[in-house]
Formats: sequence, C-alpha cells, structure tokens
Amino acid sequence: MPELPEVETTRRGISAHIRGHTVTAAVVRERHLRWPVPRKLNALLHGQRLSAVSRRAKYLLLHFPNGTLILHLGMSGSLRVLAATTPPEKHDHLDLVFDDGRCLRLRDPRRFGAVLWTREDPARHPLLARLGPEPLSAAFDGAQLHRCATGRKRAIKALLMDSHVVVGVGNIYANEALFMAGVHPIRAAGCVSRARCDHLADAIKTVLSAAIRAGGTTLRDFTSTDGTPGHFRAALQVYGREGQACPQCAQPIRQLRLAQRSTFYCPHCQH
DNA sequence: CAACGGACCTGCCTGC
DNA sequence: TGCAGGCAGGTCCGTT
Repeated sequence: MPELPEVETTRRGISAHIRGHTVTAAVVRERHLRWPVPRKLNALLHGQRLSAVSRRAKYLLLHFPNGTLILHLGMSGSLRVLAATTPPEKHDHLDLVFDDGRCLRLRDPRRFGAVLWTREDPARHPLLARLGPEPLSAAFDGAQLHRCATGRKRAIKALLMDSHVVVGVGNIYANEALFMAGVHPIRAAGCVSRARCDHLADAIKTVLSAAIRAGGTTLRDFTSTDGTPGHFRAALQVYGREGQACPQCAQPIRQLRLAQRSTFYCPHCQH
C-alpha cells in the first residue's frame, strides 16, 4: 500500500480531520509492531492537542506540544479517520481518540509498520537523522544523484531505493522512473552519466508527482471505508507487466529479481 | 566502507 | 477442497 505518494495522500487526508483536535485516549491493542509501541502512550498523549501532521520520507509525524508521534506504515499499513465507536477489526492495532468523538485508526496486517515517540526534534531521531533528501525538493537533482552514484558498483535501481541517497522511491516507482529515463535497472550506478542522472532525477520527480495527484483521487475520503488500492495502477508503464508490450516499442516487458525485489524493464528501451 | 541476504509478519494467489 | 509454496507497495541489521 504505502509508497511515498500514498503516504503523502494519507497525510493530507488525515490532517484535515484531526489537526487542532485534542487526544482523549490512545488505545493500543497490539504493541508488537516492527518495534514495540511505547508503553504509556495514553499517558503521553492524553489531553495533548495535535498541532500538525507532517511527513519525512515515508514517516508521518504527528506533532504535539510535548513531543512527536512517528508513524510508519510498512508494507501493509493504513490510517483512517472514523467514529471512535466503530468496532475495531482484526489488525486494527492503534486508535488515537479525539475530542470530537472520532479516532485515527492504524491497521497493519503484516506489522512491518512502526509507532514511535520522541520528545526531541524528530529530524534528529536515529531513524530520520541520516536520511537523504526528499525527492520532490530542490535538494534532490541530477547532481546529487551523480555524486552518490560515482564510484559505486551496485545496480542503479538499488541505489535509487537507498534512503541515504534519496527517500521515498519504492519498488514501483524505481521501476517506472528507470523506464522513463531509459536506464537499465542493473547498470552499475557508477556507469550512469551525469546527463542520465539528470534524466533520472527528473523522471523520479515526474512519476512521484503524478502518482500523488492520482493518489489524491483514490484515497480522497478518509472517513469512509478505505481507499481502493491504486488508481495510479492504470498509469504504470512497466511494473507488473511482464510479457506485455512496451508502451514505447511494443517489445515484451521482462522481469528479473534484483536485491530480492521484482524488477520490470524493457530490454529494447533501457540501457 | 560497500554490498548483500536475512529477518520481521499476514494475506492472497497459483498450482498440484 | 486442501494445502504447500511463492510472492507482496519497506527497511533495519548482521555478515561478508
């Protein structure tokens, strides 16, 4: 579920409903996520007013006067805003109940997600402190990508998915950006020219921006059941399309395994 | 230091 | 129909 576009769409969706409201209870039903959910979350958050919901990489940051709640959705997490009286279902691990009778509910079947608390500047939290630039910011461009790629032997796709280089590029969009830029996924990062790094950086920005717009449509209503998985699927050029015709040259899309992730590419268009 | 595999989980789909 | 096996949108950590 959550690639960066969906995390950003989630942020926008929940923010409008919960920002400015005060927590009346934090209900933890399952504390065994990627890391244990902090004890005494209820004591920490009770009576605290949520001032803002921001995002860094795929982490959502809920800002309170006494600290910040850091949420990560992992592979299968989702957040919804609904009436606090709505009965929780299987895998609904956490509710933040607000003073208007609604709650923010975290569901995460695979439990790869995380709920963490910090009193410090969240940017200095160990998980966030060493992250690379945001892909849609001016700090990320072809020059930055080329600096990181220089002298590296690993596959360019693995480099794009390395959060020290740039954050938020998951498996789907790494595939799509490489196709858009005409770069072969297993090419050694150090063998990608500056000009092609420019194209790759542009492609990442283009595909993520388009997906955020599409995600906005898909997950518009956070108070209802759930966003159907992926309006943007229709826009994918190579991901999940093994054997189908390349949109540019009509040759069959191929699939391979790279760093344990499915990788899709056109052998004719990508070098 | 760089690069790679394993690990963490459940659900869903395929094929026998 | 049942069951085994493989795969899934992430990413930290230990080993080489």
